[in-house]
Amino acid sequence: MSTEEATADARRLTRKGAATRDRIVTAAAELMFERGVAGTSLEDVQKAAEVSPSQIYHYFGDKRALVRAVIAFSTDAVLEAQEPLLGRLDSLEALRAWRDLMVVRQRGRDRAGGCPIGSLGSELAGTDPVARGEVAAGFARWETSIRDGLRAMYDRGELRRDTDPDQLALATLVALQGGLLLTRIRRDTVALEAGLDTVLDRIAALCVSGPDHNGG
Amino acid sequence: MSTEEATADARRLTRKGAATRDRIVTAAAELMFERGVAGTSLEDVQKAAEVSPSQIYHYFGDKRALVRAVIAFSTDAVLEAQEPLLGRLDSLEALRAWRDLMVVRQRGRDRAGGCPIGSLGSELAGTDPVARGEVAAGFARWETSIRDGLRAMYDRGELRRDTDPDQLALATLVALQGGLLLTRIRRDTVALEAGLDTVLDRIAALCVSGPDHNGG
DNA sequence: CGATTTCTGGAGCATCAGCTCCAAATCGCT
DNA sequence: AGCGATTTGGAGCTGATGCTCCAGAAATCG
Repeated sequence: MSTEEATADARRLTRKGAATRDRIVTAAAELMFERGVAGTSLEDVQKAAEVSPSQIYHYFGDKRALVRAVIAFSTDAVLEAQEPLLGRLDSLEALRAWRDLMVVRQRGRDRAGGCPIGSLGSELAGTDPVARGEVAAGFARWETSIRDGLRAMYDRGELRRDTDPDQLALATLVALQGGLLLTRIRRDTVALEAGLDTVLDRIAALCVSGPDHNGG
Repeated sequence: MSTEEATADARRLTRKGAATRDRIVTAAAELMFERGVAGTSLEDVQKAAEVSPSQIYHYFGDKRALVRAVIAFSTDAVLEAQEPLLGRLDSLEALRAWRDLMVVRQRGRDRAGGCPIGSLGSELAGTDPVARGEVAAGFARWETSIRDGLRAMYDRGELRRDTDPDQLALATLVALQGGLLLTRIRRDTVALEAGLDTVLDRIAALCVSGPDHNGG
């Protein structure tokens, strides 16, 4: 459940064909993130990807199928964009650096803040059960990456024994998603910073070394 | 910027007229929360509210105007549904009770979890600037309520002096929203609980009385 | 009770988005 | 080069949806 395969629609793909397919998915992902799935017509995608109307139906049978491809693409893109930090969140420094990365990335785009996966999931959860499941799977991958780092810290004895690293990992993802949602709505990163910093301060306070205090 | 007024479209409202208007807004709010704004046709609203096609255009000139009314209605409804707890979040017990309320409320509805305001905001932020602003205003009210409680604790000396109650308040809202988003997508309240508990544990750790430890 | 305003119902219009079909152009392979 | 498979372009169909118009019913007020 990651990059390709989809529904076996990619049986024989010419190099040119694959490029066209990618162009469609990339354009669709960008538009659907900015305007939402329902707010993005296939004609919009056509123009942005510079393809003719029938291409989309050649590579994806359906708008729904295109949306699923967009989910898969966006999930991979979002997670990969956090590497190599996301794969090694096993220290306070790494967590802080990752936090900074997420905040700076959001500041980059004045318009259209937020998280592609979260936005897609929020819109589709009520109408498309399949899409909801795939978004949930994407979040599960995200959660796992964070959890692995915190578990490593715990196993190394850097976190207090009465700590639940799994809960902290999930809380970190929650703070990130809530922060990104509010970033999209408020058009600033204040909430994102407050959310992540608070969770990270909590983790810092649970570290065995130097538990004195660490003001925000 | 709260209950009524809108765009001065409510000049002369018969009792019956007001009832019809309410019926439309209520039905629209429920449908738009479940299926999204774009996924809710005005015909759907008509049927749910048991009105004829032209009613909607009699009370609201536009679908966009209806959406704005739904935002105002949902904001008030969500905030009022948290009273009287939300107005007095000035103790750890009150915060925990409020947390429990939010979690239980989410468990109530198997389908369609999440937050109406957050969902509307996420969908509309990219396309309707006016709607985005109104959702942001709703979140500001929410944030203010939480902040007042934490500031009271701080002023009473129950929080350490090196604490930033405003940041904690915003972080609490962030955890709530992120948790509700993940509740909608995962169809369980685990993430919501993890997020809120982590922030609340952080607040508890910053309380002056009994700072020993408080395991999750 | 009568006049003015408000409310209601339904027919119907224009647009647009999702989707289909088919033939021409292009590509990959031997 | 030649042949089958893939890719491309574009015209066009169909249903849904936002929205309009208008006349009749109901309510408010002097």
